[in-house]
Amino acid sequence: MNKIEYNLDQTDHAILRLMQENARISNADIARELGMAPSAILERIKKLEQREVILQYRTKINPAALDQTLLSFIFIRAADGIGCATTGQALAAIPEVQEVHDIAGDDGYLVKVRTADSAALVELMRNSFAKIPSIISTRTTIVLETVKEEQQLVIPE
Amino acid sequence: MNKIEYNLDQTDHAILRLMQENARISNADIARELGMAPSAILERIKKLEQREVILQYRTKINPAALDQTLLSFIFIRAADGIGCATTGQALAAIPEVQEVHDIAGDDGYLVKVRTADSAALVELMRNSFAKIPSIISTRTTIVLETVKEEQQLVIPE
DNA sequence: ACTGAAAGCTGGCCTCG
DNA sequence: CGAGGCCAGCTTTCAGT
Repeated sequence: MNKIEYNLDQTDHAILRLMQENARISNADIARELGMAPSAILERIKKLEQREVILQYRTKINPAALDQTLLSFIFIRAADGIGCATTGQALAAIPEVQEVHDIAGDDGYLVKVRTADSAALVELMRNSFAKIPSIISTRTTIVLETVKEEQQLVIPE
Repeated sequence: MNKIEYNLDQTDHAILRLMQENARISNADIARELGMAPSAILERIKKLEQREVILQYRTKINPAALDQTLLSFIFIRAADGIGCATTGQALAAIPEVQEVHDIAGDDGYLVKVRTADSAALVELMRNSFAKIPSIISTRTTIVLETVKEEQQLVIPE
């Protein structure tokens, strides 16, 4: 497992800054902003996608519009061996599970789940979580209000 | 604070499903997929944006490409009065802080932070967190590996 | 690695069913 | 609410530097 060199220059950073904010910006608009030809921008974007600097383009939908207003974080203790990540993969396969993080200490996972309400959360835990045999215990934390929720990275320059 | 009715139909759901997966899909492609005219799709998308069903279009960038490989969750106990959310807002203003959730119990916040390494995390806590006087205590959990990290919602039909 | 030109296609608007 | 037509402007390719 080598460390990959990405070697992004200021132009790449500027493109990423614009696209991170608005994934549907046109190449022509980026080109105007940076004083370059649209074809040059297109070429760079394609390379950024190829080198997996850009991972995907996502539309953020209002959870309330789809009746998924309850957000919860669940700590999960699991009986995985070291380096064996089957529990994590089983959790990741559940669509209501948005995030699965392997965390330090307690041989555990931190999981982020979105459901309609607490009844749906209980049902999800009974139906999906209970079927993962390696889970030892869970501790659920309910979110009352989300103040900020972004995946925006800090881009230099 | 009224509950808003969104009243999305199957066509809206189909559009959201396609756009959630790929924010840069063209209206023409959506139209072909659904067997409709592009102008009809355009109209629906505009209404979805207007009604804030669609919140934003985001490009997901590889954190490793920008040297931000350390992900941490921090529990923060704060001395806010009930309903008074100044601590949350101060936390949200920090760019490295990706998420701030007001959580039930312990009058606390759960915060998600991305930094280059543990040294940068320590520095961030010394420089930024320490300047928020209402913070009583913090407990930091380091992420060893992220198995899944999406904001994709489950869309019916 | 960027520019500029050329071809085809798309976005956005309008009118009509 | 959606189809179809229209044109400016966009995407994409390619030769040239």
